Amino acid sequence: MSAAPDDAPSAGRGRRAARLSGDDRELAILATAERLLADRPLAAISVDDLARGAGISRPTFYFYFSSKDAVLLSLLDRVVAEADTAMREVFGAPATTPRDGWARAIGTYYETFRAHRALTVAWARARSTSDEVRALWSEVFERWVQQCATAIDAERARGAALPGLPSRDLAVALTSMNERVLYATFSGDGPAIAESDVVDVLLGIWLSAMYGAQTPG
Amino acid sequence: MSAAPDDAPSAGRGRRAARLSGDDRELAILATAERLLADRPLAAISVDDLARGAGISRPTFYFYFSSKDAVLLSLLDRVVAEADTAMREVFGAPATTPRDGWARAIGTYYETFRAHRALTVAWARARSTSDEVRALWSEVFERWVQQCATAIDAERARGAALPGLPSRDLAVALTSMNERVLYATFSGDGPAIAESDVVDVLLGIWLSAMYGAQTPG
DNA sequence: TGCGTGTCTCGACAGCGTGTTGACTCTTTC
DNA sequence: GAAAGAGTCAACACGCTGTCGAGACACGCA
Repeated sequence: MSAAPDDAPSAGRGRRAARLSGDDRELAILATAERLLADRPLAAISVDDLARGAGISRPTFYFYFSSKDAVLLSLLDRVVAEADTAMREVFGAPATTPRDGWARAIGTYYETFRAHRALTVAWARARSTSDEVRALWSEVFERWVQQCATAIDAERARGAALPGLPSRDLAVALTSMNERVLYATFSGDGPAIAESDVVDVLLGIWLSAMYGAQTPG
Repeated sequence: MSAAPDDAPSAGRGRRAARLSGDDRELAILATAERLLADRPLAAISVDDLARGAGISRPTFYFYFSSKDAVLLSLLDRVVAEADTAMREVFGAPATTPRDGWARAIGTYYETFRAHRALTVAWARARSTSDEVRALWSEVFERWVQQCATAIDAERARGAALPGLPSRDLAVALTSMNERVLYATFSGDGPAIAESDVVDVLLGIWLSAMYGAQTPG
């Protein structure tokens, strides 16, 4: 729990407080990172940029975070939590039709990433650089694959989805597709699908892969 | 046995016909890069490693390549040419059945990457780092997407494939899926599909997305 | 009031990596 | 045998990361 150090109500500018609290500095670093990430890749942002942006010196930065990647990781932890909650909700609530249920799932996935596109792109790129980012992503990805595979099994058990490929393999492939396609759409590098169409396209492929048709009964 | 050097000084780009020893060094750098890439990522290989591996000093390296990325790019140019040729062959030859045709296309894609897995993984990772790698990849990807979209249109025109999503969007999504899934399978990070199953899984999804069933008539 | 103690801060340093410069050595060619 | 130019490297300039040690500041406590 954090004690509330509210002795410094923001009174506009002016250097009243000789010293900001630790929490404020940490938040300032995080905010600076998100701001800077909006227009250049993490690789082009130095620890010094982050520190100066937060009004501190480079060594002081290291008091709060062990590295540049740690900042990204911290930023991402929140998004992951958000996405997880949203996904659990989707898979928990019953859907009126299979199409509707999957549409909501893919739509949620899309919206979550879209709401943090700079972060999403930075994240995807940092995966090649940082083992920690890679590990965190794998974890999240694995959870989604499992939820997905479980849902496919359920649909097959009730006779709606066709048998065929192992549900886990199907889930891995389809989730991978979503990840890659959304990255392309958000980052804008390479051939991509328009933002307005991407959910429909993904949904169509998911449905035909599971039900053999794009409009299951 | 090197071919006769081009005596006609035509307006060619790149390095002029150089001395044999120069060519040897260039090849040595390339070979060193491929060897080192087999057991550590490009980011963990310095220009000095490359130079020493090729028996030259670091400044001399810069006589041959403008950067580390340029070496990767050079290595990759060959693989791209190889893959392009293989793909053109596949799309050029008539298939006995749709399933067979697509199976050959995906299989070729798989084999090409598999034959150069270290390079493939390095490439995928370098995409986040180097604009040039990113640009080259986009180009290749775009070509594949176009071939694919053309093939889908042809299948629809003859009444075999179902109408539905725009063929280009479908092609982008499916090709993206292949890329991401194969990367996961080859790199081994994150949830992946076993090498022995990956072509079947991808094929199944492609077929149902295009024909509405995994065994089109 | 004075004195820990823990939090916070930064100047200075060590280290590693990149890319460049200028001088030097070998070959080839006329 | 001298000019041209390909090939080579020690030494440098620079930028970035991460660390260390010496403080500055706030706070509870005697």
